[in-house]
Amino acid sequence: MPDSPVWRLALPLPLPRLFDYLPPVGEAASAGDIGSRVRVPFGSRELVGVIAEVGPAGDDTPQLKHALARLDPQPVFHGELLESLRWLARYTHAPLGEVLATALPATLRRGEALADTHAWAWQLTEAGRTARERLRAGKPRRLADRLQDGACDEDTLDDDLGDWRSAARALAKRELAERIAVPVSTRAPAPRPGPTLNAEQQAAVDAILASRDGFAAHLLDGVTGSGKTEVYLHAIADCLARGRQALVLVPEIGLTPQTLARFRARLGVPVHALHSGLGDAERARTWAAFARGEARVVVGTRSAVFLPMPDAGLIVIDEEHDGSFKQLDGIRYHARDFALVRGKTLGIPVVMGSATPSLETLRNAQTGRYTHLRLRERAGDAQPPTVRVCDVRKRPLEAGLSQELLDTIGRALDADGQVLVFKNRRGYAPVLLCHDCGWSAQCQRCDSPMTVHAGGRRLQCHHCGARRPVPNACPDCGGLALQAQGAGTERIEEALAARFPDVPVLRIDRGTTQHRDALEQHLARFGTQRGILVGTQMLAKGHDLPQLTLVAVVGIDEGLFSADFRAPEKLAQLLIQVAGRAGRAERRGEVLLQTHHPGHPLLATLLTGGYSAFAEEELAQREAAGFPPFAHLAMLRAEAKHTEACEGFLRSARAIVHDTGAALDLHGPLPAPMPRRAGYQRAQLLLSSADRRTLHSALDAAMPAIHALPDARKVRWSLDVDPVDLY
DNA sequence: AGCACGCCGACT
DNA sequence: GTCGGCGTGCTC
Repeated sequence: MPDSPVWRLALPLPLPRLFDYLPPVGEAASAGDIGSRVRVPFGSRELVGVIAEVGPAGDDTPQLKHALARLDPQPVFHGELLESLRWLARYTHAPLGEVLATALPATLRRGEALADTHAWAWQLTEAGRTARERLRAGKPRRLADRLQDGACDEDTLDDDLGDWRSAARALAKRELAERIAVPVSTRAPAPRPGPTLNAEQQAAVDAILASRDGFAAHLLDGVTGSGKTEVYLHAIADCLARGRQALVLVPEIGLTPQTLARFRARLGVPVHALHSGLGDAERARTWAAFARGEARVVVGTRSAVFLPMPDAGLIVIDEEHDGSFKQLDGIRYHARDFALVRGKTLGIPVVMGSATPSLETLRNAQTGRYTHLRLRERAGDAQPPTVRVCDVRKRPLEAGLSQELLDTIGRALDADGQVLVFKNRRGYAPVLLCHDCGWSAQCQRCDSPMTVHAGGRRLQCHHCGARRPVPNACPDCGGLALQAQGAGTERIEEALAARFPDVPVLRIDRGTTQHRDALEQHLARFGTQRGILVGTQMLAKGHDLPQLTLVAVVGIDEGLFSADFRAPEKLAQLLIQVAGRAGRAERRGEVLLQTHHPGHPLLATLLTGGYSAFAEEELAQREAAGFPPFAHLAMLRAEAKHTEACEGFLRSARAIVHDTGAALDLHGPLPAPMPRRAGYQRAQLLLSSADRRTLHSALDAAMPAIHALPDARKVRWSLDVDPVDLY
């Protein structure tokens, strides 16, 4: 057989090439196989790969192996999704096989069959319908009567008839009834009306609907409480009414039972959730149901962006600016950006909502690539909170809290309000210091101090998870003057509980809230009584806290002076998000910012002009400094036991990139900001260009050689296109 | 990435 | 004398 076509497979390996295989003995390869999974022998093991190409074997390839089995009757990847994923592989400069593997649910990655999504139902046969009236009274007759008006699914039969299965078998044996597979959900949408939209909301909905026949990107820019979700719901309802599917992406902590319940109640179709808390089987079922067009709405976190959408109508990205849309390991994709690519390929609108849009997105709105839909009014009569800066220079602090702040908390509690104290640091104290000799507790495996936990009894490293007890005496000088320096949420909780003994103090951070539903339960128990919540980022959004009248923000000063060029943006977003929690309909909220830098321009701008004024200034600074979104970045990172290996690899990589002749700015190799982590030395090389194509064509040219570098095998390395933090 | 093959230290 | 350390080479 000369020239019979072979399969070119994308295998889940960090190798930037495809591997050729012959189809299983007796089968033929055809172009229709592209996107199907196959099981193949690979060295001494077996892998599941995806057919990426079909064509003649390369001339210089050795004797090809036969694939062991074709795993899909129909390709799992085809059309738009496959096209978009190929784009993603090119854009991230990652091997296609790894991209396809991350896009698949675990069961499919392992080679299992596409999950069953149908339910079983029973119906009368033609013979059964005519014979029904002649049946004797009894269970078969009752079942036949029940089926007279049409098929009935087994769950309903369970509910209606109790034990009906033997009767069904009896009818089936005489060919009077038959068991049929029915789709999980074929229910037509029955949306329930929501509140009337205000003029701005209506205008936003109109703009989205007007664009529904093709690709369009909309930035829905609305303050907390302005009713963005209502706009989504109207757009989704329209999408469903047209027989299309809708995909809603939410941040990791945004996918709460409350959110789902709201969607379910309003849309009148099953709403499927997809998040990391689900088991493999459940994820696989949702994936399959959406792929078959049975599921119509999915609300999911980052990885839901890989769902096949055969009847795509709309993609919504809520809290567009949220950092959790960027994957930080493996294939480092950005779900928001990939969703836009998919929307474009699918020819459907994409709606991005935020009260604090990312500067990238704002810039795209300014240049007209996205429409800019604004919601300026808070829905209902809610008023924006009053914001006050509390200058703590030269003031005594108790667990990092000033007297003014404590007094304000006291007043809010006296008025029966709830108080949120926000501190972006968990644990008891960030540092353990010897007052005699200056020793501080460092992690043995990281270049980072250990955080004091458990009320001052334990040390913990937030980077590698190492734990050990707090020593009795200073390991260096033997002195007994060890002191916990600074304050984290734990210590603040302790101090507040001592100061306000008659109200509950609840701490919410990753330490108290390991499980997905723990936050729910904690807040539910806390209820609406007067009391104090102490917490980190986790409390910045989601979860209505209607009784919250005061938000106190402590410890923002580090964020004001961080080296990370994105720190101001992140801090501004955080402050606005946290502040947005204060006050709802009937009570005006109050926000108190405690700082040593009351005159800092970021605070000044934010206070006088709000987020948009801040964003305006920050964009100007980014432009002047040549940072994103006015430049495009890629970060090459390396880690190894010894820093020489990292720097050797990165130096060679730098030379390769340099030799492409591309006009790039290269920074590095430099040690990572925290050079040692979990016992590994880390270094990085930053590539940047004002022109995206320049950056990418340089990477296209350089990556094969970088992969082939001898040093590449001595280090763990990765390329991060559009890195979010440079660390 | 895995996994095999291949040459140098402390042990049943 | 062997078990096993991880260096390097390959996988259609």
